[in-house]
Amino acid sequence: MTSTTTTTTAREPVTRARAIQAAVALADADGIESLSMRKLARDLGVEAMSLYYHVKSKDDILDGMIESVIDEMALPAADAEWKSALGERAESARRVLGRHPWAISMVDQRTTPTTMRHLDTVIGCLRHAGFSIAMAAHAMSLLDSYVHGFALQEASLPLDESGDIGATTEDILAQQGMTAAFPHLAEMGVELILQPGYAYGNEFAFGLRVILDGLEAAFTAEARSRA
Amino acid sequence: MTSTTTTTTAREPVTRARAIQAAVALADADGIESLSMRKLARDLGVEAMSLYYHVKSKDDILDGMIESVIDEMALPAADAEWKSALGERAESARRVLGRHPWAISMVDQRTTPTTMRHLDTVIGCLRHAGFSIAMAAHAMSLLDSYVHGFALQEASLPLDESGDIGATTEDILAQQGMTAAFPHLAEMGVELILQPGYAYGNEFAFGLRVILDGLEAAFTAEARSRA
DNA sequence: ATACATACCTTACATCGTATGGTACTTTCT
DNA sequence: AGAAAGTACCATACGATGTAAGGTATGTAT
Repeated sequence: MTSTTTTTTAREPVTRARAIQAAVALADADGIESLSMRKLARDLGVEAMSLYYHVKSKDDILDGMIESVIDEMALPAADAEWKSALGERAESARRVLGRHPWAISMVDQRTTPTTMRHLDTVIGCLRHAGFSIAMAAHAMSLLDSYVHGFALQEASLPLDESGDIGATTEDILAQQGMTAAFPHLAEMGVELILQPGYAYGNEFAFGLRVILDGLEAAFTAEARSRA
Repeated sequence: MTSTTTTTTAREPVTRARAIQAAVALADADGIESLSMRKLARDLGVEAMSLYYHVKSKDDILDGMIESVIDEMALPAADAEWKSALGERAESARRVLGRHPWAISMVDQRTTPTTMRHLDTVIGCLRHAGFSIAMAAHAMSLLDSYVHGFALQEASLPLDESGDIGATTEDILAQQGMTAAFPHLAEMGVELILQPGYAYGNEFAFGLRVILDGLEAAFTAEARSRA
C-alpha cells in the first residue's frame, strides 16, 4: 500500500518550495508564533533536521514565505493608468495581507529580489505616467504606509470565530463603567460598529480615495509648475 | 559594602513598574526578540522566577510596555482645533514609535484602558469639532493606519549603525546586475536617496499633509451637505 | 510566640533552532 | 564490475525559552 518496489505514492519528496508552501499554510492556520521546524517537518512527514537539507535556516523559510505572499499581489502593467493601477495594487495587497496577517510586519523587513521587482514595477508605472522621482517616492511611501498600517489594524480587530466584530464589541461595552469612562468610544460602538452591515474593512475605501485624490492633486500641481 | 545590618544600598526592590521600565529599556537596546524573563531578571538583579511575584506573565509585561509607550504620546486637548491636534498627535506617535520600534506591531493588538483612554480623547476632539461619528471613524482609521504603517516602514530601513541609509543603499546598488534588473529602483537610489540631505523620515510630512487636507475636504463637504 | 504575608530562589519540564555526525539509497565514473 | 560521490533523510545533543511547583528567608500583626 505504501511503498513497494517501484516508486509509488510513498510521500512527496520535500523541496524548498513545498516546505515554504507548508509553512505558509501552517502560519495561516495557527499563527506565525506556532510555526516551528518540528511542526513543519511533521506536516511534511519528515523529521525536523531533514528540512535543513532543503533550506538554510528557519529565517530562510521566512524569506521564502514573504516572497510567496508578495507574488500573490497584483502587479500593475508598466503602462497602466497610474491612479487605477495604484488603487488596484493597494486593494490587492490589502486582501493578500488579510489572508496572511503574519506577513504584515515582515514584508517591509525582508528585502528579496521579489520585493524589489515589485517595487521597481510600481515606480516604473509612476515614472511612465510623468511622476518625478521625488513625487514617486512620496506616493509609494504614503500608499504603502497606509496599506500596511490598515492591514495591521484590521488584523488586530477582536473578531470572534465567525469573523464578526459585534459580539466582542458588545462584551467590551458591557464592562463595568465602560460608557462612563469612555463615552465617545462607547458611542461609536453603539451608533456605528454595532449597526447592522458595518464592517471595519469598508473603512479602507475612504482612506484610499483620500490618498489617491491627494496624490493626483500633488502630481498635477507638480506638472503645472514644471510647464 | 553591600548590605550591612540596616537597610543600605543593597538593591532597589522589584516592582511591576520597575520591571516594565527595565523591559522597555532592554527591548529598545537589543530588540524585542531578545527580551526574556531571565535577561530581564538579571538586569533587575534577581532570578527569573522572582518576577512572577510582581507580574502575572510575560504577556502581562508586554501589556505594561505598550501602556508605557502609549503614555509617551501627546494627547490633544478635547477642545483643541482638530487639524493641528491630529497633526501633532501623528507626529508625536511617529516619534515615539521610532524610539520603540518593537511596539509598532503590538499597539493595535493590545487593548488596555490606556489605549482606550487615548482613543476616546481623540474621538472626543473630532466630535467636538463637528465630525459625525462615521467621519470620525474614517479619520481615525486613515490617520492611524498611515502613522503605524509609516513607522513600520521607517523601522525596517537598512540603516547602518550611524543611522545613515547611504552606505547600505550603495551596497545594494553595487550588487551585480542590480541597475539592469531594477532600473527605476536604481535611479531612485542614485538620484534621490543618495543625495546629500535626503532622509526617509522627511517623507512623513508629505503624507500627513495629504491626509489632513483630504480629511478637511471631506469634513467640510459633510458639514455643507448637512446644512 | 505564633501566624501570615512578602519577596525572593531552586529545580524541573516541554519546546525551540540548529550543530554534529550518522545511515541508507542512487547516480556517476573508471 | 566496483568505487566514489551525491542525495535525502534521521538521532542525539546543547543551550535557550516561559513558567508550574514547591521551597526559604525576612518581615509585621496578633
